[in-house]
Amino acid sequence: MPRLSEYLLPTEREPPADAEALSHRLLVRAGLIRQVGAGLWTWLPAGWRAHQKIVQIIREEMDATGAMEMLMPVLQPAELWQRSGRYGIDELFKLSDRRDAPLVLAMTHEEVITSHAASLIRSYRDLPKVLYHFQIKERDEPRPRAGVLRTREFVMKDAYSFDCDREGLDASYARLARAYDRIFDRCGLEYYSVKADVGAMGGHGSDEYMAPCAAGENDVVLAPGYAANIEVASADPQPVVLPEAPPAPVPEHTPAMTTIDQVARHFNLPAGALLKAFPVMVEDSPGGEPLVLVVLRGDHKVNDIKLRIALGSQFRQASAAEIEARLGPPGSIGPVGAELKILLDEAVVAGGGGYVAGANRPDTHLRGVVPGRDFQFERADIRTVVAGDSIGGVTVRIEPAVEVGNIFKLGVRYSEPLGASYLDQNGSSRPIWMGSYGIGPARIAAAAVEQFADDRGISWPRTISPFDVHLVSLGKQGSAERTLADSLYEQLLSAGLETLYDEREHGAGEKFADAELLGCPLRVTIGRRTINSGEIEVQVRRGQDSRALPLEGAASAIAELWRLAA
RNA sequence: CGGGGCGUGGCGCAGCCUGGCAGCGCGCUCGCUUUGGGAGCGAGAGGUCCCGGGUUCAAAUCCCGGCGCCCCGACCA
Repeated sequence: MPRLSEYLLPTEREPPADAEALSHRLLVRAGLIRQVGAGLWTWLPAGWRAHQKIVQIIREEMDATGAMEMLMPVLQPAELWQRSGRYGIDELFKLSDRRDAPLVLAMTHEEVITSHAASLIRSYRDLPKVLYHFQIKERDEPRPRAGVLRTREFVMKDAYSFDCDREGLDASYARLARAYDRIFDRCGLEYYSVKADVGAMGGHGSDEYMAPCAAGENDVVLAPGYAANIEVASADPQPVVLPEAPPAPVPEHTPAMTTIDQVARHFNLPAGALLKAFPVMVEDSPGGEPLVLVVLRGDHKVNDIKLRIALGSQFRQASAAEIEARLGPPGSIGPVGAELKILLDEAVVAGGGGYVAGANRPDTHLRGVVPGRDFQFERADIRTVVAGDSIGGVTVRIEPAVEVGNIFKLGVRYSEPLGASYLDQNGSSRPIWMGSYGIGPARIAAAAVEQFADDRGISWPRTISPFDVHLVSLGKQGSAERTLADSLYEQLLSAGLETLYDEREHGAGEKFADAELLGCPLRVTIGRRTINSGEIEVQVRRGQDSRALPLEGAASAIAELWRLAA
């Protein structure tokens, strides 16, 4: 365990000028990481210790499930990616060797592991299996940002499960999901497991592990017993009081009013009493009408992912010309009289009052529009949850969060194109059912910094702190304090505590500031005060509570305090 | 990919508009003092001013081109 005078811990009084995210500023200031280029970071010694603590927790929990650690290369033949259909991904780094053979830098390892499975797994007797590794991932990110949160190169633990069938995959998936909960619990993170979209590459299910914090890039919707990525979340809308509906829709002149805001103001109604019409072109509509009119409340927004699922197809916004041709002038289109499939969001009520909607005529809107009476529709939940919505009567919270883990049921997405199959008990060949399970240790570290930092610096959960104890000696070389600190240092090490010993000849304030910036769970101070009082001061970093311990048996008392720390 | 900003000792910045010895704070080195909250005095070291070209007697500064980095948005398998 290091003496600080011999260690590399380059703390800074000021954060880098361009650093925005708290974790970015603090990890740099505390001397844990340094930048090499955009999205490229070096982990300095103390930072790497924290990173590797996280790695070790993941390793232990993966091993406990029976998973087997291995290692696969980052540099891979392009051919594998061509076969899986992922060679075209923009984020994939592509290169060639001196013989012009095309290669890629892997962003994950489905292709390689599946090609191994194809040749190494032959019989149902070889299944199930779970394999994993910690390896560098390379991604040509459109915009690296926030220090270590979104980088172009990072270590990831990725695991892959192999099963005979869907039921086997479900069981493996459930087992790994439990391991994930244990990993994040042990890392001391606040996190939620949320339902997620499976993404463009398909699959049978996916969960994301989200750690709420200010630097989060994704929004999660939270309510008691409910947690979902906002991309897929559903909730009950805030009700809107609608004006009483006349027997039939009434046209109103609305000159040059083409936005929800303008029309709502004109009618003196809340935006929720309007209907917003969103025409889309469905890509996969063999023989049918490609134009669909999506209708939702004026105060709501279309959720692309939920809409894609509801349509069962990719879609794009209809062009002005396409809208003009089938409906009327963009800006005053609506469902009444539209001879189209109409997909009505569930937040729109049928009855109980009339909405205002576009009339499909220039400068005209209709008031008193009642769904069902005035137009036919199909129902779907296609809007994005907004603040004020509720679930089970409780108002939802919408919080930014960092994705720290993501697990997928891949099914046969990779095993089929890459030929990974096995012979079942009847001797027939079947595709292997796969799952993939990723975790980013760097993101766990950054999320922990974000979640627990205070105005003095980082406050690590003790399980992932670079060191257990930060021992500060205020005495000069040769002083009684220094002699005492030297001996306590040895005792702490003997007690099994990973101890960083600050015996530098610096001012007390500077040493305290450095200790609080680095954020180890306990700071132990030996100074003249210790000699005079016969008591050792221990500060618990989380909350900054200090207490005095008798010199006698101090090391074991500190060890006990450490066990109780967060 | 759209918008904005920035590149000057290790870090944070001024100087640029109006061309004329490259500066400030912190950090670093040496000496003395100090020693429980980023200490004092004194003496020092350290810079291709992002790169290339141009204008000029003279360029950190003006012009042209390039590169890099950050932030917002889009994107994020």
